[in-house]
Amino acid sequence: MAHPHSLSVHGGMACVSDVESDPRELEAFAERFKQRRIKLGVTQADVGAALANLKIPGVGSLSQSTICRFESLTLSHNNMIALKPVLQAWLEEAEAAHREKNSKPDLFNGSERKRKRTSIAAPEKRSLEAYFAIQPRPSSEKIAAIAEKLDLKKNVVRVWFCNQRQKQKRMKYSAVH
DNA sequence: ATGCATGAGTT
DNA sequence: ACTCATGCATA
Repeated sequence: MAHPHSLSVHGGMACVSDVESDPRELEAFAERFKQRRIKLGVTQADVGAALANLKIPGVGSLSQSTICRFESLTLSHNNMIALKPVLQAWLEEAEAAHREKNSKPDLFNGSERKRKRTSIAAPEKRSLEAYFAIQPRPSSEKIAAIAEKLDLKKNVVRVWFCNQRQKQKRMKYSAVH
C-alpha cells in the first residue's frame, strides 16, 4: 500500500472558522493520551496500526513516528487538531476493550531491505544552518551554489531547507507562545 | 526520538 | 518548486 492519505481538511482554501483550536487543550490532551496509552501497555506503533481497525471513514493506519510526534507536540497545529479526534476515539475503544479483556489476534510481518538515509556531517550541517539564518528560502541557483560548496547533492540541500522550514512551524518550537 | 525523504495538492 | 502530512531508517 502506498499512502493511505485521507486525513486533514484542506480542500479549497477559505479560512474555515476556528474549531476550538486551543494550544493548551491540545497539550493537555496529548499528555493524558500518552499516560493512558502506556497504562494500557500499548506502544506508539500499536496505536498507529490499531487506528485502521476503528473503521473511521478516511482514516487508516499511522506510523510510530506520527504517534510519537503527536504526543510530543512536534506536529503542526492543524495536524494536531486533525489527529486529536481520531486518537481520542481510539483511546475510548481501547479502554472499553481492556475492560472486557478481549483476545488480541496480532499479526505482523514483512521484511524487505530498503531506503538509505543520507547523513549530513556536522560541519556541513553547521554551514546549512548559517545559510538558513540569513535566507530560509534560497533560490534554486543559490541552492545549487550551496550544494557545490558543501559537496552535497542539490536535492539533498533543497530537501534540507524544506524540512527546516517545516520544523519552524511545529507547535512545540513555534515562536508564538 | 528524530533526520532525511516522498507524494499529493497548491501556488 | 513549495507546503503539508506522513513515514522509513536510524541514533
